[in-house]
Amino acid sequence: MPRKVDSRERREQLADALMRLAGARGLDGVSLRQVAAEAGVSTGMVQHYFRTKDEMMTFAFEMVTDRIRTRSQSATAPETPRELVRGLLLEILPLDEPRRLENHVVLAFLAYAAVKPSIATGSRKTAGGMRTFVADQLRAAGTGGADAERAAAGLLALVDGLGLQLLLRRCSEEDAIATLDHHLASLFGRP
Amino acid sequence: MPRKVDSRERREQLADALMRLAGARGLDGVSLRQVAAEAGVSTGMVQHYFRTKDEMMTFAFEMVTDRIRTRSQSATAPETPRELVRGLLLEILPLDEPRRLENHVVLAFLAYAAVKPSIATGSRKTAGGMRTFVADQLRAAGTGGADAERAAAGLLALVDGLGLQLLLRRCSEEDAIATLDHHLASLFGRP
DNA sequence: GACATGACGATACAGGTGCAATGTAAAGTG
DNA sequence: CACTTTACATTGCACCTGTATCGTCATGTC
Repeated sequence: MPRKVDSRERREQLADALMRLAGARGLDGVSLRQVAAEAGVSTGMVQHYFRTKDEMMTFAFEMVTDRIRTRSQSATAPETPRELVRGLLLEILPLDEPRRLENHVVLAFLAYAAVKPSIATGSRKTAGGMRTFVADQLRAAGTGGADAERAAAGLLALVDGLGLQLLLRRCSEEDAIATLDHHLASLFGRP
Repeated sequence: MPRKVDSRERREQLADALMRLAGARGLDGVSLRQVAAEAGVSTGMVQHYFRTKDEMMTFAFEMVTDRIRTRSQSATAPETPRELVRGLLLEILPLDEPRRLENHVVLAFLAYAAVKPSIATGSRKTAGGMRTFVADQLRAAGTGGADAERAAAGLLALVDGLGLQLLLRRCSEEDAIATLDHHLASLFGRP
């Protein structure tokens, strides 16, 4: 065996370069050579770690969704169900520049995934998990009742929509938070 | 002056070919030659009507948003504000194949627009108009109160999110409608 | 030390890309 | 009639794309 390299880490730093490109020029600007140049390595190295471009894309997408998911979960301070859900959702929304970039990349991948559904199977599972979690919290708060699943789906759809509006600069960060809180108030009652 | 051609119509049929491609293979599959082939014309003709690819993309995007807008507006039968808003939103959601294709293209363009904001200015105006319209209907129904604008923004964000879920096949058409009706019930009360 | 294997770098290739240049036919105007 | 303008078609060019291939170290095992 020759010298051992942490291939996972190498792949992640290549995927990071990919994200920077996608954030700046969109997924069209992502090519093997561009990624290699952005990462400061040769195209051969990129090929070594990703045998095909699709493999690279899939890995980068899963990395981004993983990061968002773990970050959302780590933000769970021991609070009321309401604050817990609110914290989770606020973590998802692109309210600052790094998260803007992340969601930006996610959006590009979603458009990609709408054509190549195989790439989105992982994120589908993540989304399902989040919905049941939110539904559980709603039930724990004694709200939503039998329609907790429905209410959770609506809440998450609202957040997705707000994220879109934010990315397209159709509303300000404050507007998005206010709209979210308005909806939360209709679910949980006044704070 | 030589023979006159309805250039608007020609451009629209080229943009139609573009939409078919984008729906089938995504925006990456859209090139001048591909559009020409799909429309059954020469690449020179495409170049004649769109001096640059960006011009073609922008036109196609505006055409799609225009269609969605006019279709939504034309679906206004004289009913209650609630049914009026519901009809409008149901017209926006990708609930059948042609609308799936439309929203599919819109999604691709939104990802494109997040990088090139100039392309999204038109759609921003459309979105603003829809929000004030929905807010007016909420006020007419005597609901929402002082937060009619907030409630309208939330409702439209929810629909955007539901549209995304539908495109990614994360929920069924029935689920989306049920979630929408659930939210409408919380706004207007029981039907 | 022999040698297999992993980690790259360099290069080549076939094909696609946007765009520019050029040509040509037709229809209008004077 | 001449002449201009539009509406295309054809061709070519420089560039970029994903991928395959070959070469070269370096590092491990035996």
